[in-house]
Amino acid sequence: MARDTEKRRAELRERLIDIAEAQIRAEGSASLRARTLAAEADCAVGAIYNVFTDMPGLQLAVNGRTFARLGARVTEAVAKDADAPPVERLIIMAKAYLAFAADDPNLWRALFEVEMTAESHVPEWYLKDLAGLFAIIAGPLSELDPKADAEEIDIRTRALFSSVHGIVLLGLERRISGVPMAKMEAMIEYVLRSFAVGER
Amino acid sequence: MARDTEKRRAELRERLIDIAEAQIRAEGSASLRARTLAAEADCAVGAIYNVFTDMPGLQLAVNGRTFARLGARVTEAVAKDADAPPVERLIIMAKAYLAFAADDPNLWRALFEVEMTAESHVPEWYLKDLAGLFAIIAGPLSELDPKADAEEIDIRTRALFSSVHGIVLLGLERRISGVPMAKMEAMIEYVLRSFAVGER
DNA sequence: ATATTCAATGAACAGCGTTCAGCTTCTGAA
DNA sequence: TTCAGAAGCTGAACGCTGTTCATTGAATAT
Repeated sequence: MARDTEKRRAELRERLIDIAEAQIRAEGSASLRARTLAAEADCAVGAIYNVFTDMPGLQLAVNGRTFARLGARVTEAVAKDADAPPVERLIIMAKAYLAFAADDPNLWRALFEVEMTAESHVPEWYLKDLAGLFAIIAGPLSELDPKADAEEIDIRTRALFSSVHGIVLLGLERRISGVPMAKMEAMIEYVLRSFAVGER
Repeated sequence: MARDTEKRRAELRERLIDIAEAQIRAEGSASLRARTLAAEADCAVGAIYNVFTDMPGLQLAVNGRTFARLGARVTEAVAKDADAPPVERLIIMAKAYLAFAADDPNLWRALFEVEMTAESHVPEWYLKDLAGLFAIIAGPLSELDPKADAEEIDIRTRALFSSVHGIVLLGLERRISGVPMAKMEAMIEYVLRSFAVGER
C-alpha cells in the first residue's frame, strides 16, 4: 500500500541521515561512502537512491539539519541578552557562530562544501535559511545606524558575516594557521567593535 | 645519462603544470583527470608519477605558481602608491586580492582546496608564501598603530586578511550570493576603514 | 487461484587515481 | 662491434568510487 511504502521510506530516510551525519561529524564529508552507508543502515545500495536523488542530495539533507541547529544556537545566544547594546549582541552572535563551528568543524565545513562541482542550483530552503541567518544579523546593525537604507544594511550585513566567516574558516584550518580559540575571539571582537565605532 | 633524463623530466614537469593550470583555470580543480592530462601532454599516465608523487602533488605545483602571481600582483599594486596613507594601502592591497580572485576564480579557489582530505602536511614553501603575504599586510598595520606589540599586530593581520578573504570567498560564490563587484569593493572599504578608525 | 503492479535488490557499469611487470632504450666493458 | 646489464617509460590492470536497471519477490486486484 502506498501509505505503508511512504512510511517505510521516510524511516529509511531518517536513518540514512542519522548515519551520514555521524559519519560526517566523525570523519568529514569526503569520507561518506554509499556502500558503507548501506551496510550500516542495513539496506541495499540502491535503496539510497529510492530516497535521495544522489549522494550530494543526502549531504544536503544533513546540511539542512546542521543549518537548523546553527540557526537555533545563534538565536538562543542573543535571546539571553536581548537587551544588550547592538554591538554586544553582534559579538555574542559571532561568538556563538564560532563556538558552533569549533564544536563540530566537519559538519560546519560540510555546509560550504556542497557540490562545488555540479551546477545543480541550490535548493530554495538553503537560500531561505541563509537569508534567515542574515536577517538576525541585520537587526542589530540597522539598530546601530537607523538612518542607513536597506541596501546599505544589506552590504554591511554581508560584509560582517563574511568577515566573521573568514576568521572562523581560516582560524579552524589547523593545517595552515592553527589559531587558538582565545585569539579567534579577540579577532572577532576587534573586527566587530571596529565596525561599530567606524560606522560612518 | 642522468643529465639527459633530468632535463627531460624537468620539461615534462613544466608541460604538465602548464596543462593542469589551463585546465583548472577553465574548469576548476575538480575537473583535473590523470588520463586526460596524459593525453594532452602526449605521455603515459605513469609518466605523471615519475615527476609528481600524485595528483594532489601536481595541484600543489600549480598552486605554487598561482601564489607567486598573487603575491606579485598585490605587491605591485601597493608599490604604485607606496606613499599613500596606511589605510589606503590596505585597501589597495585588498582590492588587488579581490581583482586577482575575480580574474581567475578557479585558480584562486584551488589554493584553498588542497587535499582537504589527506593529512599530508602542507609543504614548507606554502606556509612561507602565506607568511610573506601576511608580512606585507602587517606593514601598514603597525604603521597605523606603532605602539601595538608584535602579537597584537599578528592578530590584527590575521583578522584583516581573514575578513577580506571571507568577503571575496562568499562574494564570488555565485550560486549563493552573487554580489556584484562594486558592492564587494564597497564591503571591503567599509571593513578596512572601520579598522582604521576603530583602532583602539 | 491467478494476473498484475510495484518496490527493493545487488551485480554490473563507467570512471577514477595509482601501480608495477614487462618492454624499450641507453651505457660501458669486452 | 657486440652484448650484458642497468635504467626509464609504458599502459594494462587493480581497487576503489557513485550510479543504474534487469531481476526477484511481495503485495494487491480480479
